[in-house]
Amino acid sequence: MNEISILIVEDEPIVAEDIAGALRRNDYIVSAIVYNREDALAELKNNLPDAAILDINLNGKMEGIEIAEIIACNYHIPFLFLTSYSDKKTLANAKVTEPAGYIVKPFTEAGLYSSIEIALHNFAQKSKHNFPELKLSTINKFLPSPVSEREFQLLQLIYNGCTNKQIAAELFISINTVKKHINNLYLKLDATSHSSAIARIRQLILQ
Amino acid sequence: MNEISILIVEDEPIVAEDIAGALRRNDYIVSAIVYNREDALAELKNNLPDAAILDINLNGKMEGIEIAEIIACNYHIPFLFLTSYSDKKTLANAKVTEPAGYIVKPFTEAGLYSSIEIALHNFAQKSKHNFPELKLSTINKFLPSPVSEREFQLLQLIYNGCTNKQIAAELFISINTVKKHINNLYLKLDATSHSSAIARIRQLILQ
DNA sequence: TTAAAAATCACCCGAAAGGGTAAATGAAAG
DNA sequence: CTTTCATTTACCCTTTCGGGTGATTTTTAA
Repeated sequence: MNEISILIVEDEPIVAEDIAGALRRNDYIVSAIVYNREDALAELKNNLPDAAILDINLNGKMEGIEIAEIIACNYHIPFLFLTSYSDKKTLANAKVTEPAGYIVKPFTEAGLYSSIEIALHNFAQKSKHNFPELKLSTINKFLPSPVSEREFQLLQLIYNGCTNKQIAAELFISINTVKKHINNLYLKLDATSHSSAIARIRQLILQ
Repeated sequence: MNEISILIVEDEPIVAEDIAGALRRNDYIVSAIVYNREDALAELKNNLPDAAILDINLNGKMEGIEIAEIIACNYHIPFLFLTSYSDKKTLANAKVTEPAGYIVKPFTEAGLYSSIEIALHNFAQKSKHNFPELKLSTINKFLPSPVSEREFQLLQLIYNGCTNKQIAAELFISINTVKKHINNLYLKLDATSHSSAIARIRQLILQ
């Protein structure tokens, strides 16, 4: 049911198998277990998993962080660092890659599971914080002349890339009316085009 | 130097003066001290402060939360709740108004100061998480055919509401070249206009 | 060195959008 | 009851944009 595949990058086979077992018992699919950087990169390229668990310390080097950077730049999947509590120095370097979560050694199966669940959830939610829905009340906080509800309807359609003709069809009004409303919007927003209206909204909210 | 004005809404004069003194010693301006809901609303209307400190419990009622809701809907300023640790029931109601921070009674001057500084900082940063800057690497993660760096330059200008003519002037190229690049962008983004390209980017990143 | 890819510019055409004025309707508020 | 105000539509005209083809130059990679 779950069908979520996870790549394990861990140089200690015992720990790797420990994680793999725990994952399988919780309905995850272990897409692969690899022991070094090269194999990890090959696996990402040829068989991209839904998530990755990276031991920071691989064979005495901080290769885990390098892999994280590559994932962050090239793939859109969450990754968790596997680290020990004492390892505070490297943690600072790990943080900047913005991992979806951490698994702290020694870990329990319940702890591992909840770490992954939280990480997956956070990663899924993360992008939704960006590009928020438009809210009339928020927009009007920044405008001297408030946008009416009807105008806001039009604005939302503009925001979603509709043409004037599409807006007219969507709202069952003539294209002339659409133009009129949009013209009023432009006056209030100090805009001159669909795209500049969108940019203006962003600019207003970010101030 | 600071020049940040803060409204205090607190029904106990001793506590209010306590806060006011601490604020002034840390270079804040106390815009007013009010003891009830009505005076708070009047103050917001006539002399909007840069931030507000709201005691949740005013004269035995939860008027602080009502004031918070009004601020959240009508003004673009951060507010902090003044509450006691034991007051866990009302805290649930307070949370939904998304305050910039909390000040827990009894408080120290250092604690008050850091609470406010953190709250102001968070509030200032908050909107910047919304509508993030476009990143070529992020966009290309979602596209079958990657956008070139030059095309990305054009895309950023579209994103900021520029017309083709403005883009041409900005990049010192002819409007014909602008059109050519944008046409290629449309093919890659599956878009048909400036605004639909912007919407498509948002849609891609939010998936 | 040569081939492929990216960037540049031109021209044409039809569709879409922007700017302005004028006016009818209907609902809400005084 | 009248006076706003939002919504609706029409018509005009100009500018801009989208779509297509073709060609030159520059850069990159093989």
